[in-house]
Amino acid sequence: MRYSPEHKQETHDRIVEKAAELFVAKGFKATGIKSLMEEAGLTNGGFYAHFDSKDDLLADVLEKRLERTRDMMGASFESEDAIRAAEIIADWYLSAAHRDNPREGCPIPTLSREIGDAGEAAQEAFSRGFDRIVGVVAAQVPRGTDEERREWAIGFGAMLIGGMVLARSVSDKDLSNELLDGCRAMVKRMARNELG
Amino acid sequence: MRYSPEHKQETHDRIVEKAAELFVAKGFKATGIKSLMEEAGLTNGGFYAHFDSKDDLLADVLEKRLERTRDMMGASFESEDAIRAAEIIADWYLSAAHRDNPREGCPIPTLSREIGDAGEAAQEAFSRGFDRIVGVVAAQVPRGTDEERREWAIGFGAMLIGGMVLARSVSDKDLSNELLDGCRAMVKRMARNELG
DNA sequence: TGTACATCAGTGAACGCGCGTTCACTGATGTAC
DNA sequence: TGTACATCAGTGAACGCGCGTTCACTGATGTAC
Repeated sequence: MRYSPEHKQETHDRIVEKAAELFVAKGFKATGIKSLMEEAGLTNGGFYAHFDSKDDLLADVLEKRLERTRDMMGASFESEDAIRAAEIIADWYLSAAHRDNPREGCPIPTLSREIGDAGEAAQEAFSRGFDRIVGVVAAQVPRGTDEERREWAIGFGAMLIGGMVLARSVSDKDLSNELLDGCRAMVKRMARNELG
Repeated sequence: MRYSPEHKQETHDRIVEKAAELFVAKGFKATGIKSLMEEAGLTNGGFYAHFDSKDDLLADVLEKRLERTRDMMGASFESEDAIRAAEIIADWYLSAAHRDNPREGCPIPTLSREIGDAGEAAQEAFSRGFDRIVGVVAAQVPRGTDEERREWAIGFGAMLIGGMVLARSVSDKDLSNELLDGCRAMVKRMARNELG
């Protein structure tokens, strides 16, 4: 081996991380391979030594970033009681910071729309990653059948994602802030009603 | 006048209607002007006799389709009591038919992500159109300050939109159906709790 | 220790393609006389 | 009524551009001897 065994893997990981930032900030189609590789300190042609296609990379990005969202939620639930943890998650997810800096945040509001047009691997990574998030949240619901607990978790997720999608879409900043505040309040009400 | 006074307006309206169907079904960037004009029975070059740019058309599409969503909601609230109307709206919005035939449906789940990159006119059409929908729903909340009533309306909208965005994104059909069912149930619970 | 070599991560020009937009033109139409 | 004309909605080829992908290549590196 001419390069250290970790060399290629490190480059690979760096591309995935930069791709995650750009895809989540600007969207999948809107991010060109040339600009992505430049951010990773490489040139466009080298991309195909690491990935079969741009779609292939999207699957890696989704898996990595959905895991991050899930870990953030899991960590909250482990360190606080369920109601308080749900409030912390809502405050983080529906914050102005998360709205204005999508780059480091959850991939769902930005990328969900483009997944239907992407390859099978990306679609499966999304379904699986989202399903796991539902599982983590559902485990915190104290009452009801498995189905009912997942129902609550789905409503929780839909409100967070719907709120963020809308807050990022409206150009009127006052309305955007009102959307974040409103959804935060509604999610917390849901938590108090069902997680106590 | 060589053509009847309505001739150009009819063509204009036909382009907007076909554009609405294609944009809402496939997305704004993903719809080419050539294919759009073909659906309207014309050729690509004629587009610019009707619109300044593709962005300009998006504003028209958003205004028209957001009005349709608002009218559907308004009509439900006029013909039923608030709880029953909210249930009808949820059953329509979060139906498998709406998921599988976006073409005729609400523009928000498909187009919201692309509005930030679009022109000012489109952004304003979206903000204004969404704000009006919030107003229609908020008027049905029987208790609380104006702010609190809008808060409920925002949560209602976020759950519908988040649920549809997610249901359209996951490739696993069982999970997608579970998402629709779950969000429908949660929205109806919200309606019974607050609209009674 | 020093030199020739094999490897392969990364380079960057080139490819075909589809896009939004422009523009010189066409031809169906209503008007003028 | 019939003919020449002016209008302008619509045509379709062409434009420059950025995209994802390919490929012949380079050059830094570790290995062999």
